[in-house]
Amino acid sequence: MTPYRQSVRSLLRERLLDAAYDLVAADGWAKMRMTRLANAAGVSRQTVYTEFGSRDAIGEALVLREEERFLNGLREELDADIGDLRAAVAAGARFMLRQAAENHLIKTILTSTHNGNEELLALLTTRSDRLVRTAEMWLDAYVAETWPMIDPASRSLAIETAVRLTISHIVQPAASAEETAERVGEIVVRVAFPSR
Amino acid sequence: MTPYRQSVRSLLRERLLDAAYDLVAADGWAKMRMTRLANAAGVSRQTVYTEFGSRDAIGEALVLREEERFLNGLREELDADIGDLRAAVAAGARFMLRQAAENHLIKTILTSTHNGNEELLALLTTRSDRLVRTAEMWLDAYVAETWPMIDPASRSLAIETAVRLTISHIVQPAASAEETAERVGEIVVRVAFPSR
DNA sequence: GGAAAGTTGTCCAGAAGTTAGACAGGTAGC
DNA sequence: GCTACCTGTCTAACTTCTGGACAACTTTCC
Repeated sequence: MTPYRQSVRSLLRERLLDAAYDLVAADGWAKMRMTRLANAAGVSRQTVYTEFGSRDAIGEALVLREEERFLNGLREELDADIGDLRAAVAAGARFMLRQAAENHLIKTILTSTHNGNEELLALLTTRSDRLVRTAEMWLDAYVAETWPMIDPASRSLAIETAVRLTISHIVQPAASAEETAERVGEIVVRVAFPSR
Repeated sequence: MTPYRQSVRSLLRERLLDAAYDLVAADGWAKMRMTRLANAAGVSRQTVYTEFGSRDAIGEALVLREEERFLNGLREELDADIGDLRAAVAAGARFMLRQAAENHLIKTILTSTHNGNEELLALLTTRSDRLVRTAEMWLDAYVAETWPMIDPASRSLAIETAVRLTISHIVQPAASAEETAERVGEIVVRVAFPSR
């Protein structure tokens, strides 16, 4: 397949996912209709099926794209404070809190539990904690490289603390995002560098 | 034509013009070959002809796109210093000088004269001062709206001074871009607001 | 000065992708 | 249980892209 064809193909996929995102954001996944989606993307219904195969596949691709964007955004935040664990964790937590507030899809992904049947993820049961596990694994490698002086056990504890604490604040906010982020940063530093 | 088809079409045009720009930047317009262009864009030679019709048409589209980008960039620079004529002119001059230094195609457009047969514009004789006239006309409307207190005669003199003085410095530089831009700003203010 | 190589622009048959309409089967609301 | 709607599949027609061929012309090389 030539590069040009690939470009056209990804253009089509992006248009469809953009349109799907808007429709889901407006009325929810349950009310998303294939005909509406095709019209919104300026394409025939058949083309949607040729590209994605099924309605569920669109939901999966939508969630996947959002996950990737989320992780990329998180990496950018962390990279900005490279070398300062507390600041990096605070920036990461701030980013997660903001994303959860602004991006309904991300909040759904981050907070949906195994048996809680969130509408979009009713069929994607294994996905509920996939992002969390991916983020944790990915952060582990990231922290190991950036701060090699932290031993693996402390690193594991610190990452679990950072991710789950932040999600906890998304589910049940206690203070402002700014203050929460700072507190999470402080807690994680203490976990990563115990006094004894 | 559906919006999707339009997107695919403009994607094709952009890819082709991007590839053409690179080839022209590397070896010059004279050595640009249709076969190379098609390969670089990942498309068949016939598709290039279907889209643009001829080699000259590609040159024309290339120049046109660069002109538009240049004018858009110029507008952004001016908008950043809205209300301060001297700073706006200096910013505009700085932008033009930088563009001429970095973008060979723009320098060619800005400095090519009527009878000087610059390679890319050999066939586009009327284009040599088209950008200058367009920029002047466009700046006239811009300045008239932003600084209505300047009378039309002074406005016309000031704009001619700003554009031609800057181009003169592109052709024959006298000092650093920064210093030149400041001096042009000062000169234009004196032209626009004569003491008597 | 002329042959060889290269280039532009055109033509065409076939491949690939898109469209619109029809239809079977399933589901929700009444 | 009936109606209306929706998903997913099929198909014929249409549009776009491809790749190869070819004539006319220019450049390069001998």
